[in-house]
Amino acid sequence: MALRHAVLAALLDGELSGYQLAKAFDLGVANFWHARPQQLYAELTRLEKDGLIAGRAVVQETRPTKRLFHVTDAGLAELEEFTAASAKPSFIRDDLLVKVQAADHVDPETLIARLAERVAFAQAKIDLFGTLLRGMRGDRTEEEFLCHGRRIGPYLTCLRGLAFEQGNRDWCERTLTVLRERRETRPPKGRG
Amino acid sequence: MALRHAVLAALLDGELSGYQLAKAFDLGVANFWHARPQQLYAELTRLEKDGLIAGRAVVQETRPTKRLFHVTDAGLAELEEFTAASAKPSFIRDDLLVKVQAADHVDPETLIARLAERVAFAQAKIDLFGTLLRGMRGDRTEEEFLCHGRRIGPYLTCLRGLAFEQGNRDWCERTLTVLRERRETRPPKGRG
DNA sequence: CCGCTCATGTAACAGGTTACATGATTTA
DNA sequence: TAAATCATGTAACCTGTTACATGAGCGG
Repeated sequence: MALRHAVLAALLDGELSGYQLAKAFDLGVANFWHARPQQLYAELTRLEKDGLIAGRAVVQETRPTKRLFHVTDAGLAELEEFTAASAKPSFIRDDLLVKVQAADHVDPETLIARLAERVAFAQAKIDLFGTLLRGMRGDRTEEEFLCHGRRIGPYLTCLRGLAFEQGNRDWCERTLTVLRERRETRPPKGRG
Repeated sequence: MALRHAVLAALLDGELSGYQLAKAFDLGVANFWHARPQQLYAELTRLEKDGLIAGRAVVQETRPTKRLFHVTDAGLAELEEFTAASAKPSFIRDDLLVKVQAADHVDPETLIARLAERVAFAQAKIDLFGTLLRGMRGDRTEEEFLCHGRRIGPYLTCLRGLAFEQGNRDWCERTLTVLRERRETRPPKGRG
């Protein structure tokens, strides 16, 4: 049950409502985990029941009342225990790679379209992560911030998210180049 | 249902038994998807029932009889259709990143141990992928192979797997450096 | 004789996705 | 008046993991 710990880690940055948490986990910002709002609301309920987080209701004038959650001491202990256990290796699981694996048997033009889509998506995330990183470090240099900053966890995971998307973009562009060059060298079946 | 298509894509490289497929998907070699043997046996049964793959029994002398599967025309059509649909974006979902997100609240020494483990794992996969790539391209250069090779799909996905693990290793090493430098600058609570 | 490889599964459970539901306010 | 944002969930379904089961040969 790792979503549990992902939620705890996210709540370390300050009190959040389910809605705010859902936005952070859902909308591309998910730099260390990804989850749907429904999962998060369910997990928050369970975490509170188990005493790992505590919530307080905040009544608002124009908006519905929301509940802000924070991690309890028991929650911190749970995180510490989780960190002590060795992490499972993470594997790639990507629709696009399945499609490229079949590259020699499917229409290259279709594949080229899919790769171009992914390049655009990756670039958008790269820009987003860049903005987030700049926001976190303020006017300090990265080196300065990582050495002396107070809260570097989110910055470090954001760096991984950035590198991941750069890897996606670069690989897609390389693959696009290869497919386009082959298109010129070896024309599609039925015409050559 | 994407495992379905991952299995189809894997079977394009030639006839495989459930056992061989399981090894390819399970033992770290999984450069474009990952699945447990139990999942694969179940999926093969379903794929055959739906006519997307066909199997033939091969009786062996010393070993139990095995079934070798290949993709049918219907299977190829299914893959073509799958490729035409736009791929879902892939997200990071990694225990280790959750732990690093909580870096400012857990014991740095524990975290350092986890990161070192991951570096070793990533390096092992990097070496493995390097060997696989060399095996696929033979004595040709990568450029030569990608331009004129007959089956480049597996090579391209392997390149992505390689880059992913290099990204893991580099990020872990960067993070290790940061944590170790901070250890010297800001001693742990309770001693300083 | 012990453990590994080949070869294939079943059953129970945990985790994740999709669809649906509600209801107020603000913005175009 | 249509759509987006705030705010929270339920129910059904699909996917993935863990544990267990079987049985033969091969290497140390």
